[in-house]
Amino acid sequence: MSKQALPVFPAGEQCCAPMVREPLGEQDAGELARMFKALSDPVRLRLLSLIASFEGGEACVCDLTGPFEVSQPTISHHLKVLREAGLVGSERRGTWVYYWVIPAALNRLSGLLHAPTPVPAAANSGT
Amino acid sequence: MSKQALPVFPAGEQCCAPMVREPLGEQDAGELARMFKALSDPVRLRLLSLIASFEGGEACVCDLTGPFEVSQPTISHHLKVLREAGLVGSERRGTWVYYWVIPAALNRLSGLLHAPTPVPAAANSGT
DNA sequence: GACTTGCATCGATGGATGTCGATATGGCGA
DNA sequence: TCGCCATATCGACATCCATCGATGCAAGTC
Repeated sequence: MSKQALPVFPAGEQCCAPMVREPLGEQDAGELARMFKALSDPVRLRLLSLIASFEGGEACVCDLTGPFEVSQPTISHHLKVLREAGLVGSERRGTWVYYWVIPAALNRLSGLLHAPTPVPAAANSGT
Repeated sequence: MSKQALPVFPAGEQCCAPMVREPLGEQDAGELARMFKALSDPVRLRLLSLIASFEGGEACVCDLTGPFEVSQPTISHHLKVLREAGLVGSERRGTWVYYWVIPAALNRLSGLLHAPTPVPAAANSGT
């Protein structure tokens, strides 16, 4: 293993070693847990997905309250959680507030979860 | 209990379209939220990482109670949560119970979170 | 069979979380 | 300035969750 030249990630590659390679430290675990917690609610997952799927990659809150069966304050609360977790950004433009996803944050989590390979080792003997 | 008949993807392929491509359905969101909720605790994240990092890809509970400052019942509880989320498997061998991660589950979440690219368009930089 | 060890389950508890209605704030138009 | 619309915040409430000690259960060991 020559340790020269740190790898440069070509467009969307992961930034961090997968958590299956080496044990997470307490600090990293705490920070990552906070991000995953933001993803641990069905409404927030759908919100995130909906925002990212919108044309232009952003949506105003007025577009987000319709598809859900929860109240407007609840949507606002969930958006705040997503924002404070660093998963989305927001900006006010005149009357409306727009939200967009932050790809780097999602890709960080994605890279972290990536498991090397379907591991052919033992223990595949069912349960 | 014949749980896993999950298809095995050739090294890192994802099974599902990223959630940033099209809005998640209610049902998918509910299932995925349950998996992310299992990842939303620092102890569980470290447990998962620790199990995967062990030689052979599996660890017995006796190896997992030491590195944490929580009680043995709490570790057992967290392992149950991870198992019921489909993220790890377990098996009793004599006196000890062994746990291992299920790569397909992690890769599913990984593929789902993957964002296409750091999006260059964006008239809105900052914040 | 009695004792020991490894792990799971139980019941309790304090704190976190999702949800709501009411209300505040900020911006726009008349 | 007044009123309306779009969002955020507040306070309250019910539920969920992480954690613990006590206890139960399974598998070795003597």
